[in-house]
Amino acid sequence: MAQKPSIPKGTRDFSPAEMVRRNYIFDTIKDVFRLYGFQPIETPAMENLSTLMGKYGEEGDKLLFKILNSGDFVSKVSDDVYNEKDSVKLTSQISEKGLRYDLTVPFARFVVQHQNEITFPFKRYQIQPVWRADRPQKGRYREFYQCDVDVIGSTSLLNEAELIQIIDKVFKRLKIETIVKINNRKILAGIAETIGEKERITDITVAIDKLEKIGLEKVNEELSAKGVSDEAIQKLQPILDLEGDTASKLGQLEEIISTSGVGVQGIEEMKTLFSYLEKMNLATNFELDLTLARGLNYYTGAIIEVKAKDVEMGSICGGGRYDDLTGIFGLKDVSGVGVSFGAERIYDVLTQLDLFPPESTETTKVLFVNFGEKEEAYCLPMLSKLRASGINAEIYPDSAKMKKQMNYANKKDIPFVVLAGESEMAAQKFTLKNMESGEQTLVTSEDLIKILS
RNA sequence: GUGGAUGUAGUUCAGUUGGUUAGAACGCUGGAUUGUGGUUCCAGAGGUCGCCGGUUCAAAUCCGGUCUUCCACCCCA
Repeated sequence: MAQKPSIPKGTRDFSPAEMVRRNYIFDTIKDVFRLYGFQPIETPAMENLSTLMGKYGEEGDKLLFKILNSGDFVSKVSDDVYNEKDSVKLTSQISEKGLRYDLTVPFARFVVQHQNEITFPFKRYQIQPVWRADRPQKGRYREFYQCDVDVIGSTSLLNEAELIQIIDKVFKRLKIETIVKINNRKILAGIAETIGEKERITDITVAIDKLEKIGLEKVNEELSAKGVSDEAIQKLQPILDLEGDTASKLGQLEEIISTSGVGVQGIEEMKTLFSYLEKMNLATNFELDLTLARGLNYYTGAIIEVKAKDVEMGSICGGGRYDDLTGIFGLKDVSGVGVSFGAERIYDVLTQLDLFPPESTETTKVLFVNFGEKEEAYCLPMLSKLRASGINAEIYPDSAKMKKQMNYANKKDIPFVVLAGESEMAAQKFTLKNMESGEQTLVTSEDLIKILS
């Protein structure tokens, strides 16, 4: 072999065994989405760069994969831009398309573009790959799938509650025990306002988000480094120390941030949401987590994050409400809320906990051994009958040595093999071999269908 | 984007202070066994030692660069 072929950094091939498992996850998620009245859409892998740029912050723009214009794009670049060697300026002249970075922004574009054909509230799901030019790491790839569900055009908190029901049902079906953490951006805004650092809400939430990971001391250090006043940090401490159940936390918090209009509104929203959830009889645990911030800055209301119990892993699902996502595309006052399931991480959790159903590796149920032309002709009608009965069946395409054909069945974990040679043909029967026990029986075509059904 | 580790057969890995023809296990192919696999035995194929350059009589081994994969940070699913 000369030079081995390879694939780009951070991308992966999926083997048949992996695909069976991935499809198990996608199918489970899709089934639940449909159960709650969500409908699928797809959008192109590439979007106009103008749709994508500026939606994910400065960092996000850098992580966008850009697509080179077709044709002789260099000749169209003006001389001064070319000589300046400024990547940003040059990019805008040689690239006008990019690969999608997430599914939410393309969805917002979709809603605005098709607003007259859509009936609101619009409940859609979308399962497609997204691309980020990030440096790959454990559980982080440059190409990965997102499974988004959003409902847009309704401000009711029932939508939030229903999304949490969906989360509950998906993970119940996948047999993953989870804990759902819930917070509200308005509460975070209220906290920032109360401690007198309204403008620094992003820095404050990002720092608070790390509380569990790096500890209180480091969080305070980081806040200080970001320019938050010592006085404000002092005022923040009692909030970070809040203890007790959700109701008592909300009660205490209500008093602390009572002077903040949006803060109080956030508390009210949480109270309503939790009262819904308590009536829904969920299997998963759910709790208010004031340290939950989530990076994306378009969230304006509830924020949701799901963690798997018993596994050290980042969140496997997350989302929230965004009041004005379509505004940037010219459609005002359309509120949406959605969550995204991280398929790759769910895959890792299922692998670690050994929760994939065992039969999912079984694809073919029966293999017909090929003895030659006459035998082939004898087997083909039977093969069709089995397939017509919904039994996964195949015939070995060449009349190769027995050993080779049996080995093929073995490697593919095919549980049954049919042997039909001269004596079977004479008797108008088939020899069915159980590959696990080695047991062989001579059966009629009717019996064959019955046994394999 | 910053810092650290890594790269030898299809796979997982050995390879001495630089020294003839770079090894093992598993896997693969063939045979023992022309209609019976998973076990066993025998034989065989398979490597520009990630790539480029440098030091040296001599480089898988030392040096520089580059790429890959992995880990941490930033950020995120």
